[in-house]
Amino acid sequence: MSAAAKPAAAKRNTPQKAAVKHALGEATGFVSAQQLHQTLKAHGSSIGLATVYRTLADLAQAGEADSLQSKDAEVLYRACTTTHHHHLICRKCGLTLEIEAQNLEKWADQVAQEHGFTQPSHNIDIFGLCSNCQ
Amino acid sequence: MSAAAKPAAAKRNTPQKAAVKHALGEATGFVSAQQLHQTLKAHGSSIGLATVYRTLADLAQAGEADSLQSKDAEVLYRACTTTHHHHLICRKCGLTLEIEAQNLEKWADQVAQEHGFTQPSHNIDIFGLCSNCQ
DNA sequence: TGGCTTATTGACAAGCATTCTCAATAAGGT
DNA sequence: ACCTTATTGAGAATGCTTGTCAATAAGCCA
Repeated sequence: MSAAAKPAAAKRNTPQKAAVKHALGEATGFVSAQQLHQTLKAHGSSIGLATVYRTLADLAQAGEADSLQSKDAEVLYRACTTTHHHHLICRKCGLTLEIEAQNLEKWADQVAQEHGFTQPSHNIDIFGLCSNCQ
Repeated sequence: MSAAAKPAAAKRNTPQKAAVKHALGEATGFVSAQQLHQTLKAHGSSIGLATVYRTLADLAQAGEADSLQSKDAEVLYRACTTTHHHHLICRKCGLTLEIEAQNLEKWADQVAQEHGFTQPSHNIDIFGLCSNCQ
């Protein structure tokens, strides 16, 4: 096999992946894998739950989706831009806005550095009630 | 019973609660309910798992412990001061430092307000590798 | 101090999200 | 068209967490 680069094990394009991606794009806020599966089923798809989980995990890793943990120990996903950003999320309706905060990134990295931490990363999300839900 | 304030249903002090509280205080970083239960058992306690969960939930609600979701869908707890603060956590050994950031609080509230969100709250945690784990 | 009320405990079952397993299917290149 | 193998889907399996409920013991009152 020579020492050539392994071709990342050739990803394939399947209707299932496209469906998940599309459904995620349609959603207005964060949705769980279970919800997405329900929605897809409701639209006539016979996609399997495991496939939804797998595809979402892939999307998240590829930076095409953001994930966050809800209070109920479930993971919520949302389609997003591939640039680093944070979220402002409505606790009631789930409406989500993407927030950019250069200063914040700097602050987080700086705090880490000050305390001798390397490879900093962070979780920052803001919650509240949006103007429609007050 | 007149409209008097209900005495919060009289909490009782039990050795179990004290044990959980103590064990949580001993821990250096965030620990899971399961871990805490193991530790207590190892020290000879016959405390039940459910009791550990219940006590931790109580402490978290009372503001005497902080909680956060790990990647593995489990909840981690840690004893803390009752003032609002955030954490700098080592991804490897779990070492945790409490961080205060007045500016950050302001920033978060302001971002929420700018977008018409009320009752703002936020989740902010920084991860990295501490100086011992690099 | 003794007795009574009831919050609390502990063992186990139940619930839920997520991951694993594996035979069957189909995507993509030749 | 054909072959290789990534992917799928159904269900089992795992692991965390929360109920259930009879038995226990904390704290109050006389």
